[in-house]
Amino acid sequence: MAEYPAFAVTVDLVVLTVRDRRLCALLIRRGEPPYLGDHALPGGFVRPDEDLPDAAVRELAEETGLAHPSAHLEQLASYGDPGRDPRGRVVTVAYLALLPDLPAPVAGSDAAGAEWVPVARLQGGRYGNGGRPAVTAGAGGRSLLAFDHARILADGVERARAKIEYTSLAAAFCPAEFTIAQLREVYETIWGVPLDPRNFHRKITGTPGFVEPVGRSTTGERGRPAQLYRRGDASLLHPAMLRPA
Amino acid sequence: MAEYPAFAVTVDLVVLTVRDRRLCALLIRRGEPPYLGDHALPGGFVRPDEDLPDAAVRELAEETGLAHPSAHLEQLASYGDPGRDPRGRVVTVAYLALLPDLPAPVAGSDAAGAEWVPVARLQGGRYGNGGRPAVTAGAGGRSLLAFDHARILADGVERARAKIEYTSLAAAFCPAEFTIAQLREVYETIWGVPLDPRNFHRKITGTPGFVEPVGRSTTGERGRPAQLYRRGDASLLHPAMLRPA
DNA sequence: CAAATAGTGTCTCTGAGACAGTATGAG
DNA sequence: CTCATACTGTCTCAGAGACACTATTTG
Repeated sequence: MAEYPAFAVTVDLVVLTVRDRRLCALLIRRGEPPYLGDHALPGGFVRPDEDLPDAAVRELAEETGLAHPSAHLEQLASYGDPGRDPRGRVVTVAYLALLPDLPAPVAGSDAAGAEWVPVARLQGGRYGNGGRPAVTAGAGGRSLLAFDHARILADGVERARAKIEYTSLAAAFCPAEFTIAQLREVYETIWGVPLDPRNFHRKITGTPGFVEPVGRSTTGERGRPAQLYRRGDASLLHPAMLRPA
Repeated sequence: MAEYPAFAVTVDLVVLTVRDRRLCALLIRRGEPPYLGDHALPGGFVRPDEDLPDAAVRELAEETGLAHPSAHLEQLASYGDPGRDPRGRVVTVAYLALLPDLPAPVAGSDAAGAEWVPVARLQGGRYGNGGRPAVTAGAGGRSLLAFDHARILADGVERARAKIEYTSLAAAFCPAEFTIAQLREVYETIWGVPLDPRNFHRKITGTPGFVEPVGRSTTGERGRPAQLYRRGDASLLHPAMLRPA
């Protein structure tokens, strides 16, 4: 193998949650050059005897304090532009994680301050205007994120938007027990569009296996109490949840 | 960077086409150990100053003799199990290529004989039975493909199956000018199910931008001559083409 | 002519969207 | 009581599937 070029391999994480009706990403502040002080995706080098998914799980645990039981983690894509890291030739394998809004601040982080940042603030102008964000790495205007992380984040957001359409993944943003309205809020936040509460309710409860009723209701809220649900067994939606035109 | 583990990075290609009503993958015979003489996906090491997509395009050109103008190429996923290559720590970035059936045999190949192999022959038993193929790398039964390439191929086939549902990518398997029946054959082959020719025709021609009529017809075939079409501008299908239950 | 394939018309059923109306809590 | 939110019922329209029918070629 010595005759072949040597690369460093990292995993980077696009960790998304919905809090306060905004789609937020978990970002760290870089504690060393390059991009000292800038926001960046959490991530790190893959260890010599570690598989890629293991590295992603490890980094997620290190950054969020725990491997949250209801977290969803999937490979997103890989990025290997020769110029993406000034320190050398680094190929990164990005993973996408979807988490419920954590009640406690992110604990156990070994990075210089991990924080939730609204995605809209990182993607110039209107969020939900259809295409790629106005601000990505590269020519024209400095990115708000280190390396090519703006591009990776945009790809992760786009993946999340697309996947809640035909999977039950939106429930990964909700706590273990949730109401239909909470689930609807996830869709509305990620898609950036309002949905009819009544049709949404019918669609969710009419799709076998999407959610299972827990038998109890909320209390102390305004309006009629809502039934609580758990995530169901189904992972694919047939037919899909349609994003309004 | 010297303090971080060194990896080799390769690109591997899942090159698919439809020929003779079968979904086929382009495979090479390995000319050296390990897995000497076995089938494997075409691919090779990424060069020191080469971006990942460039490496994929280069390998595709080397293996198929030309960067076919109507070829579709997209990143599939990355694989980095520490044990996947006995020679050392190799992370591979897999790409998926969709090509029309090439009239000439694969030319210009620098590998020890590239050939089209029906995917069904590599995936134990019935093709189109819904899940993963019976034969993947790992425990139980030796794979017909080197390394973890059976797994990568299966992922590529699954991606192709899913994407022709909501994109116009099926046309990438057709020559520049084609009939609706040829396009239908692509769907039927990849999904392994028969489709109603009349409803299919209505769906395709009724979707703006999927295909553009070329004005001419086939001749010399049995039955009524068919209109010829070109690929249209649309890449996403709304609503999607539904796979029969 | 028959056989084969291309393409159209039409019916039915499912499901999405709009939205009236009812149920049940807090204040 | 009012207000807010949860939930149900019903109408309409778009589109998928089934399939009768017509069109145009070869043999």
